[in-house]
Amino acid sequence: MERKQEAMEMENMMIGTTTSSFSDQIASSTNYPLSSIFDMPFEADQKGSSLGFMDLLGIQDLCPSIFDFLQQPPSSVPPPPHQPPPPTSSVPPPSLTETSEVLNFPATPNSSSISSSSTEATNDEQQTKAILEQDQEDQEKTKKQLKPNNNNKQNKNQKRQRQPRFAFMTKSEVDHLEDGYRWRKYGQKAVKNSPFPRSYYRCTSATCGVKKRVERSCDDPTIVVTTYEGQHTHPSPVMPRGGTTGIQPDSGSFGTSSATSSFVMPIHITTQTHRYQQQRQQQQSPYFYNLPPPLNFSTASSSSTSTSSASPTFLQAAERRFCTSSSSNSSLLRDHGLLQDIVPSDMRKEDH
DNA sequence: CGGCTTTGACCGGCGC
DNA sequence: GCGCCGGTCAAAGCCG
Repeated sequence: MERKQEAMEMENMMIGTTTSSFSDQIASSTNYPLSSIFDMPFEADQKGSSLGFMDLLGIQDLCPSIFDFLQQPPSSVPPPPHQPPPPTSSVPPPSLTETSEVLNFPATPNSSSISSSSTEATNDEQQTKAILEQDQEDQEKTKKQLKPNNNNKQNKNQKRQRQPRFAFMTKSEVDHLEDGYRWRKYGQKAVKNSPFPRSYYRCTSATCGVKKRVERSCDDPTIVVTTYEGQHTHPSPVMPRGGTTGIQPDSGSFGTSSATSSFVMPIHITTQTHRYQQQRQQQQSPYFYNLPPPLNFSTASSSSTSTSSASPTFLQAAERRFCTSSSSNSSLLRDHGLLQDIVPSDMRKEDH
């Protein structure tokens, strides 16, 4: 147990970058209250660590349009996830691998701030912790599945390739939360050491291989853990607001398409993300302290319950921040974005 | 009737 | 080699 805990904390620091935008995708897609957001490392694509929160933040900085989108009065359906290009296929960021390795750093004091050392160990944080632990298990398994015998398996029709995963916790009474996409349940399994089953969903779009797993936290049954795997290759079938803020997939441009809500996160975002992380690593900036309280998104989702809290949300806070950097393009990369607000200026100095 | 869920079976990886 | 486990398949059933 103790060991597990250690590993978990280690993992916290390895949360990683799957792809720059995965958390963003989810964050922007979810209208329900989030307790935590984090990327899941995924060794298949790149040994990586994810930034989780910061990842999200950085991306937000780069994609204000998304948050502009979110800022609009919520319709009955949450904004659809936007999607960066499938990291495994279309746009394998060359730098990603490098940086990911860099980011695969061992636990730092900061890591504990994420999982447990916060002065105020709120319930949410505990949940986050729990979730991280869970994800670590998951990740380990993923690693196990990926690592072994390339020689062996690849022959067999290239072993099923795993996509980067991204998990988050949601406080909700309903298991399957609306996220703007349509999902088909294809399996359900009992979860070891948990009274709650895990459900497996697949995006109903034929060409879209996105999957998600939904399970309840055994620690807190009110917490739903949703793990997304893969990235949508199509616009959300549910366009809450007429799809006005879509970002062209594969275009890398933002906020211009009216045809889709998805977007492609430019590769460089990842590097920017890494910059955040490096900063964090180097300076051990306890950015978690700076984060708004629990990620409770108030919601107008159709789901009956999805919501319990209407407190100022992290997303809203993020919006405020990121909407200031409009007209995004690559130049945004120079912008500190949320970093300006979350990381004290003196800590940002090293940013060249 | 199409789309979805349910659920038992199956498969592959891993640890012992 | 065996058993466990996570993940997936696919037939059957349900529902609008």
